[in-house]
Amino acid sequence: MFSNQYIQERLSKVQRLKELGYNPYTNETDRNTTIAKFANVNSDVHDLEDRRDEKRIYTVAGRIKFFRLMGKASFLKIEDESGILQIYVARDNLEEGFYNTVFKKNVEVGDIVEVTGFPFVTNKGELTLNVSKLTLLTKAISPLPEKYHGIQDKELRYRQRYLDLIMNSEVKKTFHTRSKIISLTRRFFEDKGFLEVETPMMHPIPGGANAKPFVTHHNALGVDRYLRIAPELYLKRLIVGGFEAVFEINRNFRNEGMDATHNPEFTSIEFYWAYKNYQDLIEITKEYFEYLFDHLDLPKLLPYGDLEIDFSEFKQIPLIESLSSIGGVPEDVATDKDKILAYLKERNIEVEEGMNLGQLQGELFDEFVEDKLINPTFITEYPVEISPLARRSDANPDVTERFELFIAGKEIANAFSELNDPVDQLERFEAQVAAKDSGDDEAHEMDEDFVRALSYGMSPCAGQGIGIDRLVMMLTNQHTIRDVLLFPAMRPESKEVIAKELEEEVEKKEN
RNA sequence: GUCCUGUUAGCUCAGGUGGUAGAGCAACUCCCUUUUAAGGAGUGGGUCCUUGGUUCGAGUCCAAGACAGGACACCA
Repeated sequence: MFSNQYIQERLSKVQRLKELGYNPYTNETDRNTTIAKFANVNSDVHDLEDRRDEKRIYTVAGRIKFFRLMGKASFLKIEDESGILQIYVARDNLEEGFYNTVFKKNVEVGDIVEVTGFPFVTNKGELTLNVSKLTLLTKAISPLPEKYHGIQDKELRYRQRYLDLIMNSEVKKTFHTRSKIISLTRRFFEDKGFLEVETPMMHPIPGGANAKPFVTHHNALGVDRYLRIAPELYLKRLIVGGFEAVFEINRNFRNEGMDATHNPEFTSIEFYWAYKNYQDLIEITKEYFEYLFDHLDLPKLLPYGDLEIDFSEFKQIPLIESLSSIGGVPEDVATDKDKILAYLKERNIEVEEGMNLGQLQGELFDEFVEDKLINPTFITEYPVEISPLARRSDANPDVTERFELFIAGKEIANAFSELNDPVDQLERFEAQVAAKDSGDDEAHEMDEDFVRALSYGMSPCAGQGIGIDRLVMMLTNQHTIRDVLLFPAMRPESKEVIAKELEEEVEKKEN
């Protein structure tokens, strides 16, 4: 795999270094500060009389990003996670012969080096480390992409994220923010008294959402298992068991299409809260956003592409009302099945035969309302037909105590007061099973153990799921989920396919 | 799944109407001790995504396929 001419060149340098007695992959490092700290501590060197202080000696390390060789001296830029620093390497400051035979000939852009020296400021005014000792820590045998344009090819950036991270520092920033958001989320819920739990990712029955699961196989048990599509049913079992506030931050897997907002595996937080209802969830969600904005130091008017999202106010509108007030669907249409069908038909929107009123209202919402919800908006009171796990409203049994939060036209959270009537739950599962039998392959499956759990009594509670990836997209102004996932799902590279085919052929022959 | 666009050197990109494959950076050989995408002289480097087809001749035209990006559909 290293047949490329550039790699061959670099491999011969590795060989040469070994012959000269230098280990090109040494483990012995003496770094005693980071680049950011070096810059910070020595910012006063600008003001010193001769703009240097030979008594301050530091050892920093990093990857060479720029290499400007000018005969007997060179300027390089090295980068560590904290920042980038210029170093000045002059022949006469180093051990005799090192500059010409080792450094100049064998060290290049991409290599990771450690340097020791003192700070000074160049004629052009840049704080620089004057090197008295340079050690090659790691020889890179693949060359880095071009220094000015960097790496542009999206495919390369996703497949070889390490290269993207080396070349594009703003990418690192996005993932720092992502990490912070997850950590803040964890802290927020812990501070509220929630217990973090981990429930199975391999489910005997996929449940808790309408989605197609991935299937895998357990050899010892001889049974298929499903990668979870949601942790919901397990978390509610824990509420039955007596935990009163639990949350889980982790991956879900859905065997569906991929696009700018869907990756086959994605991260969510789900939390369940006993003796609370969906109104309490609305309040805690607002508080959660406050907390995030505060700790991430974000302005309440947040740019998102061409949009500007105003996070200072979260609106709250019942779904039916949103159809007319936001979607422009006449009120008498929105509550009448036949009129909705006619309304959709007039606009050339096809829907499946036999949809019930609630499902049609859902269609209207998706079609006419969803993209218009730019500023954070809670849509409440979902029809019971499209909310198989939510509790009915006591005031109006046609709708559920549920909301979804929309920002920038995208669903960010889904929450409801949980259904805890075991008989109602059983009947809803049965309806889902019937739907599945008549061809809806995303309808829920019967989960008898879950119904059994409810039969022991689950305290009234409310639960919510928040899509962390989409949330990170909003808060970091990214427009595809791939840009907030370190390693987004990609089709196999053609090489992989060929290798696999070969492997299979060999297997056939062996058998 | 559908439609549109793209795939040329390690990277970023050029290559009217078909006629021996180009630049910058990077690499290699030199010059150069305060540079800023350092500069100067020279050299090497290609499965033009793949497979077919049309043609005397294909990076270029046609077809199929692969991968990617975007839009739509599906989906929470």
